[in-house]
Amino acid sequence: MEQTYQHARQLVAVDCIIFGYEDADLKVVAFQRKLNPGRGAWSLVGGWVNHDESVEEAAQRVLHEITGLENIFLEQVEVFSKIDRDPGDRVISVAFYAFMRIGQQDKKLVEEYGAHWFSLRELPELVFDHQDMLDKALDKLRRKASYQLVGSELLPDRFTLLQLRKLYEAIYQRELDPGNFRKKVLGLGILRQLSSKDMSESKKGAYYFKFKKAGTGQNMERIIKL
Amino acid sequence: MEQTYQHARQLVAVDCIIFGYEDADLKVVAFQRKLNPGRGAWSLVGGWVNHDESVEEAAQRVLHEITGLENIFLEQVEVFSKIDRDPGDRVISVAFYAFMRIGQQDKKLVEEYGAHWFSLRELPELVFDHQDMLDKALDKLRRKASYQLVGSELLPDRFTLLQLRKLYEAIYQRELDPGNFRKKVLGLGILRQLSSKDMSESKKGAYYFKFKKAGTGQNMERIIKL
DNA sequence: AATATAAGAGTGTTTTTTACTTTTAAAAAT
DNA sequence: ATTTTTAAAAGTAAAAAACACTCTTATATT
Repeated sequence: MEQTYQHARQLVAVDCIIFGYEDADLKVVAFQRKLNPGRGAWSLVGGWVNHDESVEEAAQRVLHEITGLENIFLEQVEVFSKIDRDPGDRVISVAFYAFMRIGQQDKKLVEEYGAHWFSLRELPELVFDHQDMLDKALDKLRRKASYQLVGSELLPDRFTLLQLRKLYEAIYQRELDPGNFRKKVLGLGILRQLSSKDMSESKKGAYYFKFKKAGTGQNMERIIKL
Repeated sequence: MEQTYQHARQLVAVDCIIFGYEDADLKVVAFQRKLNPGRGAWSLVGGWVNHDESVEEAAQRVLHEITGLENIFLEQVEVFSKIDRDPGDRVISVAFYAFMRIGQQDKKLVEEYGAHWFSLRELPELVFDHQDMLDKALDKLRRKASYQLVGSELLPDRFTLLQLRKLYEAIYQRELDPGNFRKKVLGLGILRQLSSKDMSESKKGAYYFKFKKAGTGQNMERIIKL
């Protein structure tokens, strides 16, 4: 069953826009390229696609190699394939965005690979077409988050509605009304309220919430209007 | 600048879900595969990606080769890359959906290539993962059409609001209120009313409309609620 | 015990969506 | 020539969603 087809073969890569959330700000991982062309330039995390893996598996592998984490949340963005997008060779790249908590789990990424978390506004110039990838990824994330509640992979295991709202404000770069956000989000019925409270932000204390186990609900209701 | 990177290379293909519109029904092109594996099975239109073209260019080329048309409306759906998706070899395929008017322009496609237009409901079983591709394409089309008015590439050059509404009804497989549809669509301000009328559907006659030149408006307003 | 804070609940207005009804233009039938 | 018929086109009214606020509450801090 091998080599049935005779045709030119291509280098295929994956590039990951790794989103994180810290200090009420959406952040992205970039690191300085080790090889030429573009050595030293800021780059997204990427790697080659092997014969024995799908592009999703390749992305998971690449992320595993540099973080040690498994089963990272991933979403395909799109294929970037202009013939001269990488001056080194003709490389077809599939872009993904990923969610990762900033903190312990990304240690390897940060310490061994010299990766940096950049806030969206203070991002340096990126190599090749990586800025395009990021723009498209943000677009896609915003669209997704507008009709599905996202955040379980970015926020701590339990979180307050303030934290969730701040995350949404970071994603959309605009303020959201606390009362209306609460009403909307709780109305979806996909959060479970815990009995414990976070007392750090107010005197009254805000209840912690958790996402009900994944795959529940998410019935295409609109969360915010774009 | 060539061969800078040493890594396994992959067969990369494009597969196109070609949508057409006829008899108030959304249709799709399928044809019977010429080669093994899967010879004789119904398949989407596809082809290989060459070294000197992007995946978009490859899709345009493939569509040009079998229809003679140029500048076909194309939208990337996603990458399908399960290692065993094609039993002949490991093939990474980028799926696109395309819009094409049913009639003259697809003659070559139909006559030389033995392609068939199938209504969505009477589609035969498709080879490999082509049904998945179609499902994802429909999903993406529906989402797009919900906040951007689509159809200029599917409808005749000038069309009535009835025709446009019927197209939307075909896309969403549900009825839409005529008055509300008209109000919404005209409110977008991207259609230009002509002075001529179509008299075939009613005694009163329905004005023809045209899309204002492409790229106008399309300001993310919601057209229909999913 | 009083104060201050943000959580949490509530309220009224505006906008959008949805479901209908009425009027209109013009061909076809009487 | 008038009436009938058809779907277009315009209009209306109720329901739902989105939005902009205010008020009350729990509790750490003063």
